[in-house]
Amino acid sequence: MRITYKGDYALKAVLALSLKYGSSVVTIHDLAKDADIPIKFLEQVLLELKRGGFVDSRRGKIGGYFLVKPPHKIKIGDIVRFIDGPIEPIACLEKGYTGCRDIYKCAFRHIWQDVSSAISNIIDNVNFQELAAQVNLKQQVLTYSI
Amino acid sequence: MRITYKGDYALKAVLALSLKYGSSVVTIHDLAKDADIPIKFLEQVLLELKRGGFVDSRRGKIGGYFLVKPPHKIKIGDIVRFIDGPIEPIACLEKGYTGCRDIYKCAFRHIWQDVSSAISNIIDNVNFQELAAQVNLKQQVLTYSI
DNA sequence: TACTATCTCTATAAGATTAGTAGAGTATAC
DNA sequence: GTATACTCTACTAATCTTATAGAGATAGTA
Repeated sequence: MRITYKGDYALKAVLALSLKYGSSVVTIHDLAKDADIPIKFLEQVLLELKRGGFVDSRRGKIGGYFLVKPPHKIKIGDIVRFIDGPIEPIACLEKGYTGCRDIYKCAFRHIWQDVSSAISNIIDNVNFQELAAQVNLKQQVLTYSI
Repeated sequence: MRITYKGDYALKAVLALSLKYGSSVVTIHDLAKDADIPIKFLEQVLLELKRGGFVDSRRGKIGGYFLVKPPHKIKIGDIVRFIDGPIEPIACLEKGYTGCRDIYKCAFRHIWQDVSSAISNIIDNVNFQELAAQVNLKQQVLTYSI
């Protein structure tokens, strides 16, 4: 299990859209600029998120992207799994792995299952409303301190 | 962070050597056969483990590999980190990552640090003596049940 | 209608990583 | 001196990652 740049970009995009949820759409251009993401790459990521039912879009002059579901119903784990695949830290947890012929010797399997569970426990316990709230709080602190 | 086949093979090899620690050496041939690993690939893995100070070898007719340290002093995490690199589930934890220009917006970083810690807590809490004991126990149960 | 801003879709590609293969060389026991 | 086992370097096919390119579709508005 590894979060790729694609997954990283997807998380950042969903967070940015969470901050605008219910108020306005955001263009790919703005998303790319704010998060410093190559715009053509971000296009693909957003299309994928759209096909996954996480975001929707409006074309034309006042077009842009917006979240379909409220931020508190989207967990980090949802995005990570959708973009980067299931949480399997090692091949031996995947379907079709044949490397443990003698099941009595596969002493590692339950450890990787533990790792997998531990990761899920973390990334399935944070939603984008909480993240957005943190960002807003930090922005405030930043503003006051200036 | 992902355990590759190389890491998987290294763990299996170290476990096999743990079972023989203090009694005998094991040839690459036997290790490869027991764990169903391509022999030429395993050669490279063992040489790497040797350079890492985990195993040593003896050449010639009664040659083979053996553990340098006692199994209870080798943790799964030691082998994983040595073969597959540090526990970084995402690029943003690596040195030189520049994707979070605005640190106040990097809401994800501490989550990935939590994930990293959770993984370490698991793989640094199991040593090869424990694993070997489990294998021995299972072998016994298997023998009795036949 | 023409224009422009925006999203949509498919193709391509360079670079890195992974998993494995090949073969010649070196040391040791007998 | 010969068989056995480890040592070392190079090579390679396939896949994944991270983009880039460009033509097309849609919507608002002057």
